[in-house]
Amino acid sequence: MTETRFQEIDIFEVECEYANEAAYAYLFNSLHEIEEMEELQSPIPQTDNSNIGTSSSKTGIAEQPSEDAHELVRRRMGDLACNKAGMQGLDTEKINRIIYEATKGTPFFENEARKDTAVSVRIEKLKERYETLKKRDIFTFAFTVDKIIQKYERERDLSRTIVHIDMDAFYASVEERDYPHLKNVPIAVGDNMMLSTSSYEARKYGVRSAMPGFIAMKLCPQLVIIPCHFDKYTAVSNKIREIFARYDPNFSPVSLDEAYLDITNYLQITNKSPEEISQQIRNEIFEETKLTASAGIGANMLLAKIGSNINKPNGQHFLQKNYECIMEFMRNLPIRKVPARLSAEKSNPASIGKVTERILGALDIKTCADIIDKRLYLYRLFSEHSFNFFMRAALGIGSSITPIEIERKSVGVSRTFSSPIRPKDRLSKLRQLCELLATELDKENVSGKTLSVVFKEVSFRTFTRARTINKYIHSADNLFHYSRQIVEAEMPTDLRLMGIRLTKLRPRDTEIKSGVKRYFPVIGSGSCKKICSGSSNGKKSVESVKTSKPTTSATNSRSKWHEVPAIAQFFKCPRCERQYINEKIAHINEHLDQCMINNAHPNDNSNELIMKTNSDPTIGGSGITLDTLENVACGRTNEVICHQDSRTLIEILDEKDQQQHDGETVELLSTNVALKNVKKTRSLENSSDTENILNVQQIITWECPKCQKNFNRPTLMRINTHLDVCLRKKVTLRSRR
DNA sequence: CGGATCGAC
DNA sequence: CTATGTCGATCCG
Ligand SMILES: Nc1ncnc2c1ncn2[C@H]1C[C@H](O)[C@@H](COP(=O)(O)OP(=O)(O)OP(=O)(O)O)O1
Ligand SMILES: [Mg+2]
Ligand SMILES: [Mg+2]
Ligand SMILES: [Mg+2]
Repeated sequence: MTETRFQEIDIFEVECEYANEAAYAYLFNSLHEIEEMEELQSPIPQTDNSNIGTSSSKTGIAEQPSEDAHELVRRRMGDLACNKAGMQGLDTEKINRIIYEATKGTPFFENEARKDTAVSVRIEKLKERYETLKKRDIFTFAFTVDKIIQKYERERDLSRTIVHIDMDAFYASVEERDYPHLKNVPIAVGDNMMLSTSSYEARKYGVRSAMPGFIAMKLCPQLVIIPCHFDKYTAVSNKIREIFARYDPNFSPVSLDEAYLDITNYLQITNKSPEEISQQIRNEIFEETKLTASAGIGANMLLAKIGSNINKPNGQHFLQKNYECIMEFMRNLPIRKVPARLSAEKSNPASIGKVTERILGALDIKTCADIIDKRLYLYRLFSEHSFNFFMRAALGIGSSITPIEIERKSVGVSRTFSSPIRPKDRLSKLRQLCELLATELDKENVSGKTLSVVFKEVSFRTFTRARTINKYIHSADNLFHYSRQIVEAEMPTDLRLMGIRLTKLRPRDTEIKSGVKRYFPVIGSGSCKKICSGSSNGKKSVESVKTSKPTTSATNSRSKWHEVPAIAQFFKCPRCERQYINEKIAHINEHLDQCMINNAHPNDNSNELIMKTNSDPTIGGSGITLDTLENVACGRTNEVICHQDSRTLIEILDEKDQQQHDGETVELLSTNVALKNVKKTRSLENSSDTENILNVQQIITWECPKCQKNFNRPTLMRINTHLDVCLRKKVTLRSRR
């Protein structure tokens, strides 16, 4: 196999810094020859069906003869039963049969069946395109694809050590601890309608998260169901976070029961091995909470997260920071195990769940090695983003930068009613939801301008209706005023659930933070400010960590470039307050870039475009020097500064806006002023938008110089692909990095 | 922008 | 009898 390498592979090997023969033989062993680059324009199925989120026409599909409803249950309900930790060797046949018997014929089941056939249709279409592609010379794209892979490979960072820690059967373990007589009996937390989680004892029976209690009781009649005590879990969560902070003040919590820690720096001051540290953390957790946790250790978040599940419960897994080990580790990994959190800038990028597993399964992709093998097809069949995701996952490339503070982007509430509500009762329920949402918004001290209402009919059909309002709102009265218009426009059917959600959020107050005191170190306080999404059955769910955002004072637009020592003893990012102790300057700079880019280009994932269009060498690098460490040190680009300025202005304008809303008694005056402000806000927003567009200079249309074919909003990658085909020679638009 | 869908906890 | 609540992300028209 290593014989018939073609030209492109040689290039790859020459350029790649991680050159390693064995690993590459593995990586490329699926490629054979590539000969004629045929002109393949017309009949190529247009790429871009997506991995997720296709909302395509779901017309009344000529209902397939219900390809065996039992199968459906196995797919839709039973999937997690075998997947989740602590589920090996149980009688899945029996479990599926019981679930099926308890489920069939219910509206819930019918809805699941409907969704299932929608996915089936999607898969059929995909397979069609796949078959078409198979008849062609897919290796036409080998060069482009491997060029891209090469790019990912260059991003691989093996310098850090990340630990992912996740509590075992979290809610259930807390209850077991507090009610010792429940030890060794199967328990679950939740109620008859819905379970949040189950103990490992109960998992032996197939009882699991997101299963209704009454089904669980059929699976396991002895099951003890404990109601949710959310405040207890929050308290425990705070305790373990204290522990996390001892090892990484910037640890990144994912939920109440799990977090990522970057222990690279801690390792340097202890002489202990990563495994010992991980064990030590888990020991401390047990001593201080009497609960067990599992851990995964790896070079990045992806590997750590996968690892934490391997020896669950109460175990840990260590993966060496070594290319061969990583590839060997990923090779046989079922794709379903690929978790979220591959990238630092987005909190939860796509991951492989039930549907994506089925879709890839249709292409005979079951393991990560299969992803590599089929990469040329994946490239043609899926969106650029999905391809990117699949490849990086399969290569075991994830972010080794634990995410920075993530701003909450929406706040919402929803309720399933004890019995379906008639159309005439909608408004009173809506009113209650608005009150609830208003209190949540108060806790966060935000307002927002897009309001969505979600409806779930008794048939379980769910849909949403949204509207963007002229102004920012947050009061229950305003929420109700606008949401009722949405509700009243809908068909008067019976509903089993209603919900409302506010997006396009903005801080409500504009108090000017002095900006000075927050730059002083608060050693050991572990001021981790990420907002976590809590979840619960009970009503009093919402846990929220207040995010006091450093409203950026435009003080230090310029920072000097001095000679930079390799290590900073202490640094605190002026923007997100992340603390660094004994950290390499390079890493801090990387963070600063991330942090600023995030705020400047919230939608842009592609450095390539930024790099390409920004020829100014100062752009893309922010530097710090030691003498400015304790103060601010973000010499950042002009456009960011402008952006921040305009945001500040908007906030100030809106403060007036808010005052008007509170005095809603004077209707006329209020609307006048509101109108005025809206205009200003708009123009400001527009200007900041165009700014972003200018920075990125997104290519709207592109015409191939050779064949004159026009492309709509092409990415660099697509252009490359086309050029590969259109021109006989390979043309690659390189971006500098 | 609005709406559907996927995925996680 | 009876199938949660909350959030982020992507994609398409
Ligand atoms: N679908 C869900 N709905 C509501 N709450 C959930 C759901 N899934 C999980 N939770 C809550 C309860 C869990 O104890 C807690 C942590 O989730 P998670 O870590 O995935 O499972 P777990 O801690 O219960 O078991 P494991 O040992 O597999 O980690 O979040
Ligand atoms: Mg857990
Ligand atoms: Mg968890
Ligand atoms: Mg997964």
